[in-house]
Parts: sequence; C-alpha cells; structure tokens
Amino acid sequence: MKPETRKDEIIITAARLFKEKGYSAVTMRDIAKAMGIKAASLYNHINSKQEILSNIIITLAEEFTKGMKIIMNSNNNSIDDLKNIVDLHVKITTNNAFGMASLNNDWMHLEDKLEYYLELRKNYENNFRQIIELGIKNNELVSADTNLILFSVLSTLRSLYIWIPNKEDLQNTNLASNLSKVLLNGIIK
Amino acid sequence: MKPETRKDEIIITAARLFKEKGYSAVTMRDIAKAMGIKAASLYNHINSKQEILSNIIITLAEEFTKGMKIIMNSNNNSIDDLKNIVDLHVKITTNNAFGMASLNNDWMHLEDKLEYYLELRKNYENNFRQIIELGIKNNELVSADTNLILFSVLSTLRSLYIWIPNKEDLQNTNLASNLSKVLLNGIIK
DNA sequence: AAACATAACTAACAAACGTTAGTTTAAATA
DNA sequence: TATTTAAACTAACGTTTGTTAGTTATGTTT
Repeated sequence: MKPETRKDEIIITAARLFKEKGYSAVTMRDIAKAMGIKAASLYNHINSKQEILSNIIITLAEEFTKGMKIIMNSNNNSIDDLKNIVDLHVKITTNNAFGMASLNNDWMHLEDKLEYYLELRKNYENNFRQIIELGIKNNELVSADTNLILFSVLSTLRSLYIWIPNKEDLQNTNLASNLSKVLLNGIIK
Repeated sequence: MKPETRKDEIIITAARLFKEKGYSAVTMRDIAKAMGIKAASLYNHINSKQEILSNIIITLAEEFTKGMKIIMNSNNNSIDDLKNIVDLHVKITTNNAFGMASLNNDWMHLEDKLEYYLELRKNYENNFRQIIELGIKNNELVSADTNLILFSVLSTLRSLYIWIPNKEDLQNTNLASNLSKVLLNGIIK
C-alpha cells in the first residue's frame, strides 16, 4: 500500500488514524494535521469523509470477494480451500492492516455503500460455509456444527489486523502455515 | 443484566447503542431518546458520557480478572484451565454481550481509567499465556508458538459478543463445551 | 400540611464538527 | 513569457456536540 496519488496518501493516513480511534472519533482536522496541511485542503482531493471510509472498506471487501472466487473455482479439496482462505486473509491483512480495522469496526458507518458491503460480506460467508459443509460431507472435516467452525475460524482471521503489525517475531512467511495448523488441526479428521 | 437503578438503565441502554455504532457515534441525545427522555435529564443520574463508558468496560474487565484469578488458584491441569477460560468468556458474554462490544472496540476512548484497564488486560493475557506455556511444558499441548495459540483462541473468545446474541440455535448450555472442542482439539496432544 | 426526594423539563452555552467559497503559491506546460 | 494545473491557504457557514443552570411535576416522608 504505497501512496501513488495525493488522494491515496489521504486514504492511507486516514486508515491509520481510523485504526487507532475509529472513524467517528477521527476528524478531518486530525487527518489534515497528520499530513501537515489544513482540513479544507483535503477537499481538493476527496469529496467527503464518507468517501474516504468507503474507499478503504470497499477496496478490501472486493479483494476478499475476488480471492474467494478464485478459491471456489479451483478444484482443490476442502482442506486446501481452507488453507488458501487463511493465506488470503494473511496476505490482505499484511498489505493493509490499518484498513482491515475499518473493515471490521466501522462498516456500519458506510452510507451509500452499506448495502453493497453487506451483500459482499454475506456472499463471502456463504461461500466459506459451503466449503466447510462440503468438507464435512466428504469426511475431510470432523462433523462439528458448521456455524461454530465458521465462527471460530473467521473470528481469528478477522482479528489478524490487531496482531500482524505488532509481531515481527511471527514472521509472515511462516505465519500463514503455522496459523493453518493451529486453526485447522482441531477440525481436520 | 437487569437494571436495578435508573443509572443502570442508562448504562444498559447506552451499551446497546454503543454496540451498534460505537461510543463516539452515539450522542447523549441518542441515549436519552432511546429512553424516552431528554438528554439533560441523564445528568440527574450520571456525571458524564465518559462515566458511562468506563462503568461498562471496567465492570467487565474486573469480572474477567476475578474469574482468571479463580482459575489460576485452582490446581487443575492446563486443559481444564483452558476449558474454564472458555466457560468464563461464554458466561460473561452471554450476560452482557452489548457491554463486550464496548470492551473490545471502545476501550481506547477511556480517559482516566485507560491506564487501569490496560493493566488489567495485560495481566489477563499474561496469565493466559502462562497457562498455555505450562501446558506445553507438561506435554498436554502441542508445542506450537505460544503467542500464536494465545492469539488464535483469544480472538475467537473476544468475538463471541458478535455471535451469541444472534444464535439461539447455538444454545448456550452446549456452546461452551462445543466451542472448547473446536477451539482446543487442535492444540491438545 | 409542610418538607423532601426523585426525575423529568426548557433553555442555553462554548466548543468542535464537516464542509464550502474564494484566494494564493509554486511548479509544469505551452 | 504566458498559461495552466496542482495543492495549499484563510475565513466562514450552519449544525451538532457534551454539558450546565435553573425550573417544574409527582409522589413520599415527616
């Protein structure tokens, strides 16, 4: 996530501040100050505070959608699908941990894009659930409650943004495979 | 979490709204409206908005501290300790899922009580880590990275507040034991 | 009946909010 | 050199924010 345009710089700066205090607690003056300019100057590059938020969230949500589509279209078994989902979360979160905080905590402040976001999320979860159900059906996974497995795995993956920036000792090359072991060993048959 | 005093009613109402939109996005007028009164009337019962937040969060944080102390003082093996921690989270979250949202997402808006909260949280995580380390040392748990196990389990437990209110199909009597299986089977030797 | 307590109210405050309008500066292009 | 463009600026706007002060209504206790 390197800034290419001035608009990108604003979005990246905002995402960093949104992670620390949440969307509602960050003012346009906060964002401007972090960039060394005045709040009004931001409006040469963006149309509204809301636009910053939806840019952060929708970009990420679409990355997940795209990644999931590739996984669903592959002909792997369920366990490899799950490992690829872990990889997907680790990769996206490593590239943009700040943005992931907004995705997790500030999606309800989306206005125009709220409905679209909720649809993307619903579809993502449904695909995830489908992979788990198929794994149970094919006897690759233990037959625990599907929603409980989904909840457990997804909760951990969604919390990655909190831990990844703080832990260089968990080097990211191995993080995904180590995480897969801890997360999936309990449900693999 | 039944309201006993008018102050309790305010805190419970506020917690519900805080869960939906976050502390910063909820106004005193929002809270008042939800109770059918005017914002100024709230100040007959509480001293500030901040007081509402710290009441919600510190009460819960101290419940966790108390529960952890009991677990640490028992002479159980590590696996039973972990199961008891799962129970503790399920119990507290079931009783006050709204408040748990504030604990997870709005702790950074604590002012006077921030330092105290961070200390409670640090101690809790250290105790949790200690239990895992002892389990590995005693050959009860697989020797994966301690912090990775801690992160994985704690992420799921901290996200319970999102799922518990929506899922009556996961009946709470069995939730804790089912969750223990999914969460812990992967790390138990 | 008088005094008190509880819990609401109206009205207003200063500060902070997102945003707009119009202007200036400096660098790139013609 | 003249023109254009990018990106900053100052000043202000109407609104919303948390909060305070003083008042009123309704029961409860003396």
